[in-house]
Amino acid sequence: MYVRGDPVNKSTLISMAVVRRLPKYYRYLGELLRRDIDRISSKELSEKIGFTASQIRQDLNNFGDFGQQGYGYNVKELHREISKILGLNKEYNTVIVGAGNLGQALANYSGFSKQGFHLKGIFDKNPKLIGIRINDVEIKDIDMLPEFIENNSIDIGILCLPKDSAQEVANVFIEKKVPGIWNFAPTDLEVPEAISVENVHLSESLMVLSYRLNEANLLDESK
Amino acid sequence: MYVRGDPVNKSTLISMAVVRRLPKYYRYLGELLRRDIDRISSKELSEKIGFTASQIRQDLNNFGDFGQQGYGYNVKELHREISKILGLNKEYNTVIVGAGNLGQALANYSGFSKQGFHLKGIFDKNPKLIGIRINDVEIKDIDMLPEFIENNSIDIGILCLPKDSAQEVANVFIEKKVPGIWNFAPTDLEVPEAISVENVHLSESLMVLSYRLNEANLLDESK
DNA sequence: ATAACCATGTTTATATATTAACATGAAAGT
DNA sequence: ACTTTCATGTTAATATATAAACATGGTTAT
Repeated sequence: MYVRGDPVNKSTLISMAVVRRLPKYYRYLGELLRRDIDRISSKELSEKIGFTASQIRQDLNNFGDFGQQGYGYNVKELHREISKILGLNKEYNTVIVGAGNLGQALANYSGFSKQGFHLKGIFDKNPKLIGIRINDVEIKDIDMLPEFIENNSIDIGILCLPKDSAQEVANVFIEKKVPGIWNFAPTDLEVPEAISVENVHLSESLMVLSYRLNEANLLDESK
Repeated sequence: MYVRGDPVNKSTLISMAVVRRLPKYYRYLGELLRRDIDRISSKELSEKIGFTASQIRQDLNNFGDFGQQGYGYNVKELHREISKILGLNKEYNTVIVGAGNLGQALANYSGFSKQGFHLKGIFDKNPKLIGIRINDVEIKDIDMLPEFIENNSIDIGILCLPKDSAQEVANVFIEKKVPGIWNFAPTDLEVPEAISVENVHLSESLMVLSYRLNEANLLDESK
């Protein structure tokens, strides 16, 4: 389990560019594993995954010497190593706050549980939702959240609320020392250093798509 | 409307690093607008948004000279300009394919429609779902998709399916020349140059969070 | 057993992105 | 009216990220 306050060795801190590629390695290696392929070179992986072989070797080498000269990487071993690096060998207790459409959709998704992310509670302030069971978890009144966190050692708080109430609930997470926040609210949360926030800003993602649909015209006009 | 085939002037192509910051500018400017603030300098905006003032000026200057020396930027004007850059002054017709939890959640979200993204159709292959109405749109059989796209000039296809069928449906989008794909399926789609894919890989996002929860320990061990 | 090849980890070079510096000229103050 | 301040757009410097090059040593084939 993650212990806050541990000093992070800044000199060896891995850049986010690298970290965001790790899940993709993990996914491709998982596919190779299912296809019973037991070895792969950075060159072969490069052709499948679309990164350069050089980048793959550099990325992996941040975490250890997983390969072997003249052979490449053992798929099973590398898959397991990356899984460990990503912390997927551990279990996490989560709560969802905000039981609207998105909150319910995430609650219903069984894939997270398979990866070790266990939904312990769902909270909302809407009386009409309270009491409803989603995926075997009952929606509780948001007033119960602080106590619930204390009693269930929650590792990740998932925010699926409108932006106005998001910081308020984030403050509860901070207060109760929940180390990770998965934020779907369209706002930038203010949290202390020790707490990690991962944002999923759907509108922003859609805007980027919309930008690209118009990019050609945009650049045309500017000339 | 976006016209495919237009040549993109590669020399002025804006980097994705810049593009991904634009929605955030748009959001903060929107907030200033609601608070009736009519001017802002790059320095002030820098303090709110967390980018350096220099970066803000460089980013904006990619698209035009929106500011004025000694004054700063007119909030209303800049907001409108960025909205145009992002293509938010236009309307888009969308379809959702995959009416599971996530597909339904996106269909129910009214915010997209307010921004000009109009849901025209929802498709699924599950007979139990076909016929159900979500947010005034009836779920149709996926077999109807190609014809529907032709008759409704669809700009954006939203994929909310398991990874196995995602490429198959993407091929329909490609065939029918849908210019944009918003992909929630946990796979990398293969599409021609002319088509833009914006991925939302929720599991990968969660893995990045999980990585960071363990980062301190990880770096500890490696020493 | 030996030679040819392969593919790693690592170093060096290049490209990209970010930050700092600065000249220009408008805004605000006296 | 004149001076000072401000804040832009832009250029220069720095930092980061990506790609190429290469020495080492294991693997495979003969």
